Amino acid sequence: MLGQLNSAELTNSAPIFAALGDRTRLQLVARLCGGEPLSITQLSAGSPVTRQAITKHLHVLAGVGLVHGFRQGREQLWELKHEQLEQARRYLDQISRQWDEALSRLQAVIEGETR
Amino acid sequence: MLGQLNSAELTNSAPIFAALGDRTRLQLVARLCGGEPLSITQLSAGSPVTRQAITKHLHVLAGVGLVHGFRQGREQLWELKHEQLEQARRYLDQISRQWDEALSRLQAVIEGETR
DNA sequence: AAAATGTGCAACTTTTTAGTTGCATTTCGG
DNA sequence: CCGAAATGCAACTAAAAAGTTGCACATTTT
Repeated sequence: MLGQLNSAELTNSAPIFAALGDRTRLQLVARLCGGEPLSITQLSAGSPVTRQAITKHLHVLAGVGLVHGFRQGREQLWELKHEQLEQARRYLDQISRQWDEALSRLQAVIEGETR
Repeated sequence: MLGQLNSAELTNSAPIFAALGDRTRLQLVARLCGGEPLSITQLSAGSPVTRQAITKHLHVLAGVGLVHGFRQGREQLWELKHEQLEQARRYLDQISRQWDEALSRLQAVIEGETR
């Protein structure tokens, strides 16, 4: 039987969701998914918080593997890493699927009872 | 053109991810997606934290519409609400899709340059 | 009615997180 | 070489989050 939620995936997924669970960070991810690597200064432009705050957020995202930073000359560029995002998506898919299956089973039980 | 990430979805999605971004809460969601409503005591059983802590977590999940609680006799039962989970999943889908499109465009540019 | 079960509410402690300011360091352009 | 631009690092503040304890209240069960 597929679709069982094991403890390992749960432990791995929670920090990813936590990283995405901040408005500022989700905004960073949204901008970086444009594809082109952006510098900290670029990412800070138009933000209500300071450059240092943005830097911290980027490190949080990097900590769970959602983004990746590299140096180019005097600026630090950041880009999205697709893999971890996929893991989070897969996890939600699993929960959704399991939920749907559960509803089907309940439906079957109800139909059996009322028949 | 579809797939653009607007600010509203971003603002709505962040709190949902934040709610999922806690090990204990993600565990609750995982258990509730079994389909059958469970009481606080049942959900607390086997957890390292107290019943009151579990209650707080359930209210956090309810705050973003991920779960729904109702009273039955002396016990309070909780069940999963599918809709918000779907919204989170859709949001990750959007980011993934936009990312894939961005990669395609970059690929096209590179091929154009090296030709 | 009395004991047991299941919750709710409130105050309090401890940790984590978001954000700031200030200053040092590195790199680019003229 | 010098000033401007882009970051990095560290200390500190403030607010939010996670968890606890203690006790009151409602509903069963015997």
